[in-house]
Amino acid sequence: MSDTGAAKRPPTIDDVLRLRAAEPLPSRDGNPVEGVPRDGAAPPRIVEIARLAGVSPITVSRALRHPEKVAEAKRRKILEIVERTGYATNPHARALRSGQSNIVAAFVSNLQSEQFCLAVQGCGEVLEPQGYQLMIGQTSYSYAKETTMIQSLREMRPAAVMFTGVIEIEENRRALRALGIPIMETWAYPRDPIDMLVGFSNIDSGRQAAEHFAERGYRRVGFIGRRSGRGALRLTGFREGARAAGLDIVAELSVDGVSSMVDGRRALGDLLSRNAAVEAVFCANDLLATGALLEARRLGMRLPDDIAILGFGHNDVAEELPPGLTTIGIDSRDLGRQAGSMILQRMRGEMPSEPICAVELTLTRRGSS
Amino acid sequence: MSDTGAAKRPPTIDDVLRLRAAEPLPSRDGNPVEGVPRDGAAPPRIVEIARLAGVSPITVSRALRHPEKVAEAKRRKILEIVERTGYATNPHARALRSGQSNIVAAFVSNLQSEQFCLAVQGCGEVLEPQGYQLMIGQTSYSYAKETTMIQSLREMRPAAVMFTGVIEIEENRRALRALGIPIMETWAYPRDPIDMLVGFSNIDSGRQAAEHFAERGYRRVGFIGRRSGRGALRLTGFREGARAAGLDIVAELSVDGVSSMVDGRRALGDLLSRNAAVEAVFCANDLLATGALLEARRLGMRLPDDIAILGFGHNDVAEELPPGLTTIGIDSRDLGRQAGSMILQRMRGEMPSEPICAVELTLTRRGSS
DNA sequence: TTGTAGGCGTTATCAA
DNA sequence: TTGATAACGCCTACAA
Repeated sequence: MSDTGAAKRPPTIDDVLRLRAAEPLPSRDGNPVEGVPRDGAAPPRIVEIARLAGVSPITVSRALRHPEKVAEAKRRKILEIVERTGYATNPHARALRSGQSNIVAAFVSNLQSEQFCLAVQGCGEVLEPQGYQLMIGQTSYSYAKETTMIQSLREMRPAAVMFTGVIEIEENRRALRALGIPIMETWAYPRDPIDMLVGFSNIDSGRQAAEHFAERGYRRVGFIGRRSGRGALRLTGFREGARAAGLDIVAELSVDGVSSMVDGRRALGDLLSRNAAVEAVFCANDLLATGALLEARRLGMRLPDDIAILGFGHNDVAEELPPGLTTIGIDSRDLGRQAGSMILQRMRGEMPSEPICAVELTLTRRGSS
Repeated sequence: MSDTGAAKRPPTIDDVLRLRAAEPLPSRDGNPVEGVPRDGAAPPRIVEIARLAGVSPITVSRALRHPEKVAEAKRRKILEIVERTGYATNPHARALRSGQSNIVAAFVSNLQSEQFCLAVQGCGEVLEPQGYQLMIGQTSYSYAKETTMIQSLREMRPAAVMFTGVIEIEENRRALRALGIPIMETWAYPRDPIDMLVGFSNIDSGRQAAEHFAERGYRRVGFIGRRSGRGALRLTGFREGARAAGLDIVAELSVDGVSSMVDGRRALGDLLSRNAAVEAVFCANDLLATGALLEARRLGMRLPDDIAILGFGHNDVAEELPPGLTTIGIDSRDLGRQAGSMILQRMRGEMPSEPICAVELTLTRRGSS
């Protein structure tokens, strides 16, 4: 990597001209350009492989797509030539003719989420070695964007679709089902997934939070989180668990939109000013919890003695913040891997014995509770 | 969103059978399935739009692709019908025939990086409204993966490619150039970008760090970071700046691989044990800096009096950690937007007047320095 | 400004 | 097990 250290002085026209002269761009029409090595040569096509192997193109196609249908010797020869020439199927021609592409669409609610990215990465780890390409989209928690993206899938003809979440809008559910491809939902435990699911119960996470507080001897507890989506489910479980364990929920603070640490700070401040007697707070995600933890320390409170804080999400950073955030969560990368395996199985035409799969929620206890 | 709260009890075969009975999947061959509404009907094709508009298919194609070449009245009618029917061009047929797809490939070194994701998001904000789809890939800082992915581009025929980084391997640079499409590199300021660049000087960032320390009156300074890639550039600049300002670099600690907060903690510990007199430390990224900051506080040091810490990356979380991390960085989302605009311009066939664009480095001073 | 003819590269279908 | 033929849906080239 070179670095001219010139950022302070924006490049002059002269700089640019010098650069362009040194390295001319290929012309837009693909014709060779002086100085550009002739590796812009058209990549080999299936007919070329067929010619080299002395077979017809369809046999090459079969050797690649359904190896078992081609005689051993021919198959070996074809694959050897494919290897040698670096032949790669044109994915568009393939998708056009067969309606099957090697693209797997993955939608995350928010790319900034460490956990969602981990799940997508895990899924990619399983699928990419098999020749599939992940196409990642961000729905930004917006139904409108989700709907648009799902519509665009019809023409894209992905081999499968995965979401870090579940699809709630009935029209979108129908559109997805109509694609006739494997659909993977995650991150919740709905009664009626569209097709396949690797999920966990958000309600259970709330219950576990309450149970944990009860075990640790806290009685007056609070909740910080969104009143919609997964936050609402976690609150529902938290209420159930609190009732069952005889805890007293002294405050429920709601947060809007994509939550941040600042929201968590503010919410804890509000909560304490309204009800100073609260002993333990469950935050519906680790960002909120981290904000709450920092605010508590800023106020000079000792954790967990003055106040206990419990988050959700197994966030990395929160482990390092003294005294360490106790958090409930799942192994997101593993969830992604499981989702990938199930998708793969379905793309191969096998039905997984189990289209619904629950991943385990674990509580990682650190210093904050 | 429903949640049966059943994750603790893994679903039984009965659960599954009940679910499957309630919502049968469409069959793999796309034929209608009982209970699935007939919206699996084939989407409209260009011929259908042409028939409805009373024109030939090519006119519809032109109305969409080159509106200026179609008579006003016809164009309006065609676009109205396209709107009404929800017609969408089949991207594979388009790519196959024209060699131009609506996919823009975006490669990040690491999906877990807040800053890289922001840049990709910014780029998407500009491109998606224009009908382009971002296909995100992760190179994981691996040359092998980078090479594989670049090779796969040849067949994918993306409309453009963007990287959160620069391509160093000459073979990959040639392969990219041979694609004949806009290539955007970022996050550095090399002498010879492949095509277009929105970057900043990593060397300058190091210089600025040294200058900041000098202004604040620190004399004995240290560095924590990688010895390769961008870390090495930042160190180079830091050394230059230190020399120019008469600072004394008392220690340079190197870190391997993808850095973490724990690396930062450990490095600061090492540094202090070797050279307790160090007054200020520049960390090549905010994760390292955050670890260092936490370690300093754990050791009971006051910031910035006992030790000053300066990071790189404008990390969000680091703002919230008392006393707040001072950090040098860029506006990553804005970098992404600029990159998107330039890519767009090139895809429209215009040459941007300026293929190289420098974004500003800013120092955000908080409590740690 | 509009239309006709044909092909992009692959694979489904059917025949041998 | 292999091959010939045609078609996927669109857009380039050329003609009118």
